[in-house]
Amino acid sequence: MLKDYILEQTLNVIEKMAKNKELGELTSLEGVELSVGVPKNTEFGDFAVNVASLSRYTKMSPPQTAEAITKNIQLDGFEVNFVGGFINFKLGKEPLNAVIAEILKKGKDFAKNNAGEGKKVLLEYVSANPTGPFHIGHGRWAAMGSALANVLKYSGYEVFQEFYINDAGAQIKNLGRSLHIRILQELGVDISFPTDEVEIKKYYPGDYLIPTAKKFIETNADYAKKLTRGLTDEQLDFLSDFGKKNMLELQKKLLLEFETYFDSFYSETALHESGEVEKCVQNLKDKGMLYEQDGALWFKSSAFADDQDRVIKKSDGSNTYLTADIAYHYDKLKRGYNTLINIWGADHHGYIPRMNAAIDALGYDSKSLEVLLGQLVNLVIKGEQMRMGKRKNMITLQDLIDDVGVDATRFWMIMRSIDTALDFDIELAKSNSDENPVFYVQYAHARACSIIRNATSKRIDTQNNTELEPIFAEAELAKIFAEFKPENLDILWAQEDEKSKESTHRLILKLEEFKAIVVGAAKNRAPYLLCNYAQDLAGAFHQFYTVSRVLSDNKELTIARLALVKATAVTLSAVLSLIAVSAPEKM
RNA sequence: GCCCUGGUAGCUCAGCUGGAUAGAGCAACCGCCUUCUAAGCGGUAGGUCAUAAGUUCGAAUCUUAUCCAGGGUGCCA
Repeated sequence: MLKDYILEQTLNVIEKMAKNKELGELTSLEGVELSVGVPKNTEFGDFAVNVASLSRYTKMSPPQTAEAITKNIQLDGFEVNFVGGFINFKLGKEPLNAVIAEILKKGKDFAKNNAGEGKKVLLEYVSANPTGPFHIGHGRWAAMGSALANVLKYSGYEVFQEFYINDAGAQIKNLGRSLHIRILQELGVDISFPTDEVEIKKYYPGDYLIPTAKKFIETNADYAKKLTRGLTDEQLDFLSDFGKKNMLELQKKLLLEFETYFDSFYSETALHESGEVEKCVQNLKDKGMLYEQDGALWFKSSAFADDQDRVIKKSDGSNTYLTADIAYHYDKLKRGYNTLINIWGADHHGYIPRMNAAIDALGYDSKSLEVLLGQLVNLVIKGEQMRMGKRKNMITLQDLIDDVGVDATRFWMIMRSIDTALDFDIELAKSNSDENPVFYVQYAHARACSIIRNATSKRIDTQNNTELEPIFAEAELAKIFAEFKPENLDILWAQEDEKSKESTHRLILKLEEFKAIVVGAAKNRAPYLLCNYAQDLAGAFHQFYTVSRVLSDNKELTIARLALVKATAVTLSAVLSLIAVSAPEKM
């Protein structure tokens, strides 16, 4: 990365000067912390190192310090100067040309890096109850999680994506009870959901179980016919199980449609049945972390970072949700993952201290757990915020995708930092116009592809209305790209047009920045940075396009500019594939 | 009460490991298509960075307090 290179070179110079006592009272690099930034005003340069903080050590004024260092920096291909306490670096043609040559040579993977150093990451996200369709919040976790997984892999992490199926507990029985009513209704029985406020909480009265009921009747006709208003335990289990499997199937199907691919679906029930939960409880007990009170079994989580103790086994003898979740995380750790990343809704934030406590109590390091708390999604319809009713008449993720498409939904879900509540404006996301950032980015890619297509296609000369031969044969152009040399771009800097030169310079810098963006997105677990970058890059390209005619009679210039267009297309397609949004070649 | 997030242009948001004149998109207004995609580009206008104090040569950025919004808060998941 250019930034790293500049920092390294600058530090080298400072270290040498300090040793030779050429920089005031500075004698070593100890305590020196510098970073490379981008000047607000591009006239200063492309990159800048602020050395004002060194004044403390050098006992020289910031400009004096900057001047002294600048005099000793000699970087081939860079123009170095200082203004105030800043050392500014402007790139010459060599490093710029090298950027394009590298992208053409390496293709989509040019920004691949090893920032993750092969760290084993278990990324858990979505983890919904199999009791109904996904709501749009699940969509946010799915989009963000899958994008994060992609960028982590691209940055050298080893990522395992897991979906924890919350298929245990009272909710599953509620599902079975509700399915029972829907089946009877389908069979013509006059029965409805309870209207009592308390009773209704044991049911899912949404319409979505009607298709499930139909399917049950189709596949289990005899069983369905025997159902009466009363429900035996055995029947409830059977219906619950059917409903659960059916919902899970629908969820899995939708995840695939939504470009979200899990390596495994981990069942909470399986965790109970395998005895792992009990083993984990026993383990905690052996370590003296549990005690009894009020007929329940408590975990001394307050001995760690939690503010109070938590119930592990309820007074009725059953486990809490937390208990299974502790066992689940214990299992993740035992599987050898030392970085556990969870995406949780903000409503789960109270769980973090207790889970940390549990991990420490079990003898692991709670620092291995990273919880990304996602703020909620508000749906905006015609300018009005919609409250999400959880149980009835909600807008599901499927509805949203059917309405606005996978690409737009994903982009909008990923585009904002996970820390801010997202307003999802349906009308805006749907609009195929300049109000929509997805199309802005995709359009840039399509535009680039179109130019490359035209370079090898016949054209019509509108002045004489005659057909012109393609500028390049396809094989010829492929060969030019394959054997591309940095010098082929020299002509870009020899041209007269200042506007074009400037936009070219900016575009190349933006392309190079992709490497730093990818690392930043991975390290900060912030896929939204990819969306911001995609928009920036698209903007730089549109600008370049407007002032720089690519296909012309000047073959040398055409080749140089085509290389730039190609590199842009490659990079746009790379960033879009990381967020799993399609990069259309035509629009 | 306590805990977590947020408060930056009319709207949606970047910027937040302190640094040069606070940015983008949309909305408003003015321009640019006989030539590679105008789903584009250029320009104008728009801000007490919630408020106050503090730390610093320097604060949107760090600290503290207050206000506002959303979420959570002892055996739901």
